Amino acid sequence: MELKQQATVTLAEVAEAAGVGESTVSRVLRNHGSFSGKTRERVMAAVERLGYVPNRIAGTLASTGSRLVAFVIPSLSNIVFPDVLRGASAVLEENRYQSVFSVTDYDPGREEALAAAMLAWRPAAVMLAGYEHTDGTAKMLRASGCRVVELLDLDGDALDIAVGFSNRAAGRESAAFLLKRAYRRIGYVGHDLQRDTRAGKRFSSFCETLEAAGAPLIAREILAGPSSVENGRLGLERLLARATDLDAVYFSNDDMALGGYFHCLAQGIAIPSQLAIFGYNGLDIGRAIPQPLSTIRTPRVATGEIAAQLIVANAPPQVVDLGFELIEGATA
Amino acid sequence: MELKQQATVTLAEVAEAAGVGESTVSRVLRNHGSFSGKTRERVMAAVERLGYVPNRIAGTLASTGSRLVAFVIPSLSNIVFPDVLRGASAVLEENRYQSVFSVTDYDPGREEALAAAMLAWRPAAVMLAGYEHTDGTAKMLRASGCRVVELLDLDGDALDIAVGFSNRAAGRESAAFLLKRAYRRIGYVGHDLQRDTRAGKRFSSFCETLEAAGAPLIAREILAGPSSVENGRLGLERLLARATDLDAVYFSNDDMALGGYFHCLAQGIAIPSQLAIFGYNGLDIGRAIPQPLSTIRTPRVATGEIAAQLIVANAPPQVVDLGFELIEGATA
DNA sequence: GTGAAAGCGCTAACAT
DNA sequence: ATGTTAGCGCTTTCAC
Repeated sequence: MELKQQATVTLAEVAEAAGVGESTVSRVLRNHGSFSGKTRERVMAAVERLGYVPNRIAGTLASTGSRLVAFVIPSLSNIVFPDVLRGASAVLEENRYQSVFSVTDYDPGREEALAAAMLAWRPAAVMLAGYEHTDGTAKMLRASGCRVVELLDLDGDALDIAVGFSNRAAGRESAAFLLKRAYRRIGYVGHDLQRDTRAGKRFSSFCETLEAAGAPLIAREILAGPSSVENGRLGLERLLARATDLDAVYFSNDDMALGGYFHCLAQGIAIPSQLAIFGYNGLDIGRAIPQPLSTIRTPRVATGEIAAQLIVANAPPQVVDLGFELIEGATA
Repeated sequence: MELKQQATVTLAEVAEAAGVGESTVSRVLRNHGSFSGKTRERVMAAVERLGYVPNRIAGTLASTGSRLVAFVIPSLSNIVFPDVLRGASAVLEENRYQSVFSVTDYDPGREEALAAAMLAWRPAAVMLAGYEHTDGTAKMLRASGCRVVELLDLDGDALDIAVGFSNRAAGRESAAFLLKRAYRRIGYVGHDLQRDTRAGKRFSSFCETLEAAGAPLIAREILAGPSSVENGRLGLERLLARATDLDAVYFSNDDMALGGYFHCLAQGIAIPSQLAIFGYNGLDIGRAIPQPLSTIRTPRVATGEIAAQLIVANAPPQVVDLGFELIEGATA
């Protein structure tokens, strides 16, 4: 260990040490413009010797565009969002972009405040979940001049770019599948739908599809709070206490469905003969349980990847429907 | 929708519109220094009217310290890290800090490159997992003058602040528990230990403890790639094919252990009478399966929270041991 | 209580 | 190929 901290080295010091001008150092470091091989070596040597770390704050202020992408996500507990971040950050890091994030906890007011805070960093793009924003958020985003990507939902009007799939279609196909399998007495176990609007959309189109087929939803159990395995278990327990003659249950997602599955396992309820279970998300764990979970696999990582690629490429406004895949599984 | 984009409003324009000086606007906006109530109103009105969003890039450059915290994490697939981020970001957002992150994929070389990139934003702190950094990373971090927090591991020397618990102790206690329960023919199923050094530490102290008790590990199955439920299932299947007389298996974490549990369920192997299973992490799902998983619950969210609190409070260098909790469960 | 002016550390013309 | 010089949009003395 050598030099002391705090006294951060600046580009000017590197220039002085290398015996060249500041702009030359800048050119060499960004590998942009022209300079001789010798100059390059002297600059790099000075950088190395002084332990220079460029200041991106200054760099960004002086130039345009910020190689910073802001994510405003509802939650980190729901695996969906880490998955999206994972896909996006892989692509972004490859392209030397950086990711800032903040968590709204499904609160539109918080989303607005956090989006404003993110905008203050003048990101190249802000990515947020779905279409349900306050007027303030939408207005701010539009006025910011930075790219906006709405993720994981296509049922609405895009501000700029949207990448994901239709939650309504997912709900519809789930219902159609259960109907096709001849289930007619269907129930639902879900988590807080006011907050998770995408789950709400799935649920409402699920119900519509059942009604249109003359087999309306028999009973529902909505639990307060976020989705979890334990809430799924509890939800099914409560639902079955009220509605004893169900033949299938649709869950708001796989976490909840797994809870339901475990409840049946523990109670000796035969799946799917006595009760069918259908989830949403296509988590890996659903494939590893003794009977693979019937569910819809969503392109979470791909959503992040595509969104990032579009931003890196500065693509025009567009809606990208990645679709989803219905997994027949063995529980329905 | 009103004005056009791109022409971003600056503080100078707000000052002009409000008929005051720039520094006055700055004072009002940061609520710092003195100004009259009237001035305040006029400034706020102008801000509102013009839709001004302060530029933090410029603000940070002009002032000192950056209310930015950088996370350099190995993965987003392993729930551990989203959990840490969740705890930290809740505290940080409350204190108007922002979070940048990047994912190393367990590669120390990448960690160095990404840490350098993060440092370029002059964050208030950089938080990274564990102690295993390259010399270059350590040197850079030390020279940067910014706070460093090492998370989730206490078996080593801290650069500045460390928050977490001892993985060696976790491995030791897991072994002690199995021995106390009179299991003597113990096997191990794990994922890539070269990369996940914390899992490696647990494993080695687990083995040492077994040996010291005269019941050395009988067999192990290490799978390439990250931990997953499916790999746990596969790992146990392979392990049992080679070692038929095991009475307990230790897994590198709960994901893997759940896979093992499901394998037993599917194969009709009685748990724990025929085979005991022990995990690590204390995931919620482990409590929802028919037999609660025996495991060690780690303070992941709390690790993030405490780390963030220490940074917000600008606490002195220290090591915070949050410990962990052994869950007896029903699988061992 | 308020304004003027000097930077913060870079980048991007524009010279040379 | 390289140096000089204006900013980028703020914060922060320091006068008034």
